[in-house]
Amino acid sequence: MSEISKAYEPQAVEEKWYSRWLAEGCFRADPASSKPAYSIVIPPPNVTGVLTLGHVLNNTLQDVLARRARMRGAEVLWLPGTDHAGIATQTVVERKLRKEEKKTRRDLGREAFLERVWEWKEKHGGIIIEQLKRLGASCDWERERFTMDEAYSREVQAVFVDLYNKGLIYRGKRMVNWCPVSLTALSDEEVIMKAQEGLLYHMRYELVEQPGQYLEIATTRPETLMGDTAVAVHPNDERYRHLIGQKVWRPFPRAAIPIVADDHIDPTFGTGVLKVTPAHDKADFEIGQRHQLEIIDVLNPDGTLNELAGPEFAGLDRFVARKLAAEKLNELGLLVKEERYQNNVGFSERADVPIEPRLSLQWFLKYPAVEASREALRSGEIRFRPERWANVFEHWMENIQDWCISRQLWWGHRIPVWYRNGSEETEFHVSLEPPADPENWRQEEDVLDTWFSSWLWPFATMDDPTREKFYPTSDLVTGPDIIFFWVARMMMAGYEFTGKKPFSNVFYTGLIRDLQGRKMSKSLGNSPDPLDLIAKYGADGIRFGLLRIAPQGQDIRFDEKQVEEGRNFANKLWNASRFRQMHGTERVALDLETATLSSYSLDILAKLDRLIAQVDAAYVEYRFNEVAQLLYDFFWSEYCDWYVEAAKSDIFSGDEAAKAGTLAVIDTVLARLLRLLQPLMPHLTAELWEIHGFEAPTHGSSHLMYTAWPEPVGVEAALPERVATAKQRVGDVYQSVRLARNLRAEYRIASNKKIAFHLKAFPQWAQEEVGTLARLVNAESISLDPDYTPASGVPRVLTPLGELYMPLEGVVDLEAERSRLQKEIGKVEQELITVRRKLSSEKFVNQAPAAVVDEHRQREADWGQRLAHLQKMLSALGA
RNA sequence: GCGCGGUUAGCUCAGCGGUAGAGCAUUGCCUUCACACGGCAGGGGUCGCAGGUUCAAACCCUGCACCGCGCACCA
Repeated sequence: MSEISKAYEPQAVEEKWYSRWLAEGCFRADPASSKPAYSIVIPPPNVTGVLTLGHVLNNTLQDVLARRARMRGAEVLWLPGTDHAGIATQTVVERKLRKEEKKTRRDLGREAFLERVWEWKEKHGGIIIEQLKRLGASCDWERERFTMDEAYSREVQAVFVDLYNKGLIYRGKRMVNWCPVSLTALSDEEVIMKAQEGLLYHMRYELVEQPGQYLEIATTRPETLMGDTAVAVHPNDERYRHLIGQKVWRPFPRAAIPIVADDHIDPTFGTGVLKVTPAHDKADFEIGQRHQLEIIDVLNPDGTLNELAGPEFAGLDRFVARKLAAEKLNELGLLVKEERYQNNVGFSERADVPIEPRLSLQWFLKYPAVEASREALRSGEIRFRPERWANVFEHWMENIQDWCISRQLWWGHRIPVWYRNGSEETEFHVSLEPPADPENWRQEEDVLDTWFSSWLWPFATMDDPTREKFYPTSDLVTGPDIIFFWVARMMMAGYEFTGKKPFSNVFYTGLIRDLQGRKMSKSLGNSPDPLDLIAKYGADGIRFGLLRIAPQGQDIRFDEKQVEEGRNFANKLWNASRFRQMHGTERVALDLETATLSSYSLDILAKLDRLIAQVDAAYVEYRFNEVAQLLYDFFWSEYCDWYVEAAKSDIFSGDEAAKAGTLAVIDTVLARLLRLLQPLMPHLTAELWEIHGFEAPTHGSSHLMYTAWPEPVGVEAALPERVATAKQRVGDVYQSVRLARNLRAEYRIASNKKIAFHLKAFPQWAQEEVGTLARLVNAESISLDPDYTPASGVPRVLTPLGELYMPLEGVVDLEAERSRLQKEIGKVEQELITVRRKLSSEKFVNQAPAAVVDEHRQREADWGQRLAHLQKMLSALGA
C-alpha cells in the first residue's frame, strides 16, 4: 500500500467512484423498501442553464442531506429534473434562429418553431444534469423529470381545468405587466423594481375656461401625454379646488380633458397635479375607472408609439419619444423645467427592460389553499430555516394578488381552452380534451406561466407508488429569492391537490456573491465556472470549501482560496491515510478492556466521541458550516497535529502491544471520520475506505455510503477514571510542549536542531510521558535529575510538567532570562489581579452560578501557585 | 415609508452572557522517516457609535450611523 501517491489526485478517483455508484444503482430509490423514507426534490434548474456556484452550494447541501439519510438507514429519493423555463428557453432558440437563419419564430410558425425548441432541448438542454454528476450528486437519475414531460404536462393542464371548475381561474381584461421585448404579460413577481436616475418634467396645460392661465403638472413620462384623458388633483387641495370640473388643453393631439378630483393624489408631490393616462399606468387606470375616463392606448406591444400618438411619434421607441415630447413641449412654451429625479421603475426580470403597464385580456388565478399554507407555517407543520424567512412569506401571503398565469409565448403548456369559431371568444370549452367537433373550435394561443407548472413539482414528478412512499418530501433546499415564485406556491398546490404539505422543512441557502459583494452574473463576468474549479481542486474540494463558509441563510462572498482550502483538506486526509498504511495494512479491532492504550489514545477517543455528538447537534439545526468546521478542526488540529505526533512514540517504540493499541485507535478514529465525512466528500472517503479495507455495520450494501452513521465509541463510559486522568495529563503535556517550543523559537533555534533539556520539580507521572514530550519538542534528551542545578542564565520556562531548562552552549544571558521571567511574572500578576478583583466582589460571589465562582477560585489558586513558582525560579537566577 | 439582515484581526468569516477565534495573508525557523496542497513559533482586534440591563455584555435591550436585501410606493 506504500505505493499510494504522495498527493491526492481527485480526477481519476472521482470518475471511478461515480461510475461505480451509477453502475451499481446506489442512488436508486425503491418505493417498495421497508426502510423509512427520506426524500428531496431538486429545485429544477432551467433546461437552458449551466452550473453556477449557487447550484454547487445548493446541490451539495441536498447531497449532504441525502447521503447522511442513507447512512442513517433511510430509503432515499433525491429526484432530479429540469424546468422548461418558458421565456428563457424560447428566447435562446429565437436568438439562434435569428442569428443562423435570419428568421423569427413567426416565419416558422408555431408547430415548426416548437419542433426546433425540442431539437434544441434534446441537443443542448440538460448540460447542467451532466455537470451535477461531476459534483457527485446522488440523485436517482433514472427518475429524471422535465416539466414538459407528457405525464407532467397532463397534470398541469388537469390542474388548470380543476381550478377553472372551482371558479378560481378566470379570464379578464386587466392592467398587467407587459414586457415589450418578450412581448408577453408577466406576473408581479417577475417585475423587479430598480432605482433609476431620470428627469421629472414640469409642464403646463392651459385652462380651457381661462385662456392664458395654466396648470403645472410634473411627470416622468411625457411620451404618454398623448394618452392623457384627464388631469387629477386631490379634492381637498385648496390650490385647485375651484378648478375641479373645468378642463385643460392637452397640447398634442390637442384636446380638452377634464380636471377631476381623486383621493389617490398626493398634494405634496410635485405640483399636486397628476396627468392621468389610464392606458399606461396602473393607478391612472383605476382613476380612469372611477371617473369613467376614456382609455387611449398610444403604445404598440413592442414599446413603440402608435398612430394615436400622432404622426410625428408613430413608430418611435418610447424613450426616443420621451425626448421628442419634451422638446415639443419646450417649443410650445409648455415645458417649465426639467429636474433630475430618482424614481423606481419596474423591469422585466428576464429581458431587463422597463415593463409597460398594459391593459390586456389574460387568464388569472385566485390562489387556492392560502389559509392552509399560512397555517402550516404557523403551526410548525412546515418549518423554514432560518426561521426569519417565515415573516417574509407571511407578509407576501397577506398581500397576495391574483396571479396572471397566461403568457404570450409558444414554448410552454398551452392553455386547455377552446373558443368556438365566430363566437368572439365568448363561448369556450375548458377541458383536457379538445371539443368533439374540433374543426369548429380554436385552441387558446397562450401558454401558462412556467411557475404554473413548477408549483406541482414535489408531486407531479412522482407516480403513485412513489408518492405513496416518498410524498410529502422531507427537505427542500433553495434560495430565498424564490420564496414567492416557488416555495409559497408549492405549499398552496400541495394542500390544494394532494391535501398534504409538499415538504416538511425548507432550508434557505445564502446567495453567493463576489469579493466586492456583487451578485454573480454573466454580464459582470465575475462568476467562476464551477467545472474549472472542479478540474483544479476536485469536486470534494469545492464541496467542502463551500460548505465550510456557508453560514445559515447568510450571503457568501466567494473566494477561490476557500476551494483551495477544501482541496488541501482532502490532501491532508489522503496523507494521514498514507501514514496509517505505512505501518501495516492489517486492521486491528479496538477492545477498550484489553488494549494497551496511552493517555493520548484515551484522550483522542474522548474527543472523537464529543465530535460525533457535536456534529449530530449541528445537523439537527441544519448548521452545515459548523459540521464542516468541526470535522476540519478535529481532524487537522486534534488528530493530525497532536494525536498522530504523540502516537508516534508508541508506533516507533518497539513495544508491540503499545503499537497495536495505537493503530487500533487510529483505525477507530479514521473509520469514524471517513463515515462522518462521507456526505461532504463522498469520492475521497469512498476511496480511502476501500484502501483501508474498513468495515462497519451497513444498511444493505458494502459501499461506504450505506454504512451506518457512526455511534460514539463510549470510551468515557467504559473507562471513566482512566479517561479523566488521561485528559488531565494530555492537557498538561500539550501545554508544556507549546511552552517548550516557544522557548526554542525565542532563542531562534532551528526547528530541526535537537536540544537537550532538563526537567525539574515534576509530578511523578511525568516520567511516563517524558518520551513523548521529548518527541514533540524535538529534544535530544530530557533529563529528569531532581538535583539538576542550572547555571545562572540558562533559558528556562515553567510548564505544567515542571521547570524546564534548556542549557545552550554560549547562551547564558542572565539579564535576558531575568527579564523573560519578570515579563512572565508580570503577566501572571495581571491575571491574578483580574481574578481577585472579580472574587472580591460580593455580588459576584453571591449571585453568579456556583460553578462559575468555583472556576474563578480554581483559577486564582492556579495562578497563585504559578506565581510562587516563577518567583522561586527568578530568585534562583540570583537577584 | 415599513420590514429583514449585516457591521468582530489586512481579507473572508465563526462565536451570540462568564479570561476574544479560524482560514488566508504577514514575520521567523524548518524539505526531520504522512503531508511544503506541509510542520512549529510569533505579530496583529478598545468585537460600527452612544446609552441601558446585569455580579458579569462582542453576545440581551434602546437609539443612531453606514452597507445589503425585500415589500410598498409620489406622477
